[in-house]
Amino acid sequence: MSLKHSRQREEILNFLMTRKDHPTADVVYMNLRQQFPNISLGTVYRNLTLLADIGEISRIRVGDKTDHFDADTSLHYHFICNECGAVIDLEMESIESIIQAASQNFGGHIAGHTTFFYGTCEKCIKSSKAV
Amino acid sequence: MSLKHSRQREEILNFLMTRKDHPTADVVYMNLRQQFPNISLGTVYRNLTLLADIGEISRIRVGDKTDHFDADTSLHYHFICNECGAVIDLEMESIESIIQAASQNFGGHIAGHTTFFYGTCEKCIKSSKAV
DNA sequence: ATGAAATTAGTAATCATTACTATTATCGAA
DNA sequence: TTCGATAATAGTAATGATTACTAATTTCAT
Repeated sequence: MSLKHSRQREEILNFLMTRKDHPTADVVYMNLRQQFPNISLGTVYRNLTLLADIGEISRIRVGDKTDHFDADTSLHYHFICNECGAVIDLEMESIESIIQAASQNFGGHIAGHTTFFYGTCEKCIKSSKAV
Repeated sequence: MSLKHSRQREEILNFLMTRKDHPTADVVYMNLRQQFPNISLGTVYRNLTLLADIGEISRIRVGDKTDHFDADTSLHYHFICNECGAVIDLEMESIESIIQAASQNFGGHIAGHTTFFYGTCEKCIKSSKAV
């Protein structure tokens, strides 16, 4: 089961790299259809899963029932706007020390954590003030 | 739309309070059927959602595609075992200061965060060593 | 150029959850 | 206590994201 090149996969990755807004599979699908009118949603899902499995992209689960994908696999954290649903990168210091805090009184092994922040994004704060 | 008492809702809450393992709606449903053979899964979902909305229980999303529920609404954090899927309470200090860290360079308003830890639980470590 | 293996498009199936609807239960007021 | 407005229920259908299946196509080492 060695990897074989596929134009679809290449373009899915390319598309993801142009976006900073962590699109969902459906958004990827909608956009890829411009280049591949017959592309299947299953192909999009399969490749996103594959790319995430080999570490080329990361899968972001923010509790909104649908997975988001990010071509930036470096360590960073996300913010989700409760108003508009946007998923935004946060520029902040590392909080990886919380893993030590969690390991303190725990008999198992903690491999990692999932953390995301939520609230109201700058854009939504401004537009609500404008009303 | 004021609340009216319902025996089903009462027992759903009672059941949740007896469990420390954060059951899913389906587990609640399976167990409630012993008392209410005709209880509907929709009734379980509706009441879990209602109880969570009024703050009597909390909904836990740990990225495993299905929501878990917890009658303990006090501040605490969870660990998810990658092997057996168990959702376990962690006894650890508060990490709420990460909200300040996240707010530092951010123009929006951060209302809270969702954090959970994952890895291998004590039980699964032991049983893998036994093999 | 060739053929095994990977990939695809298209579609069906799955799974958690929500929506709908007719019936039943609750509870304050008469 | 009875009545009636309304909340809640059981049962079932619908939804939405995702995965599974399959026959046809593409890739790529030989």
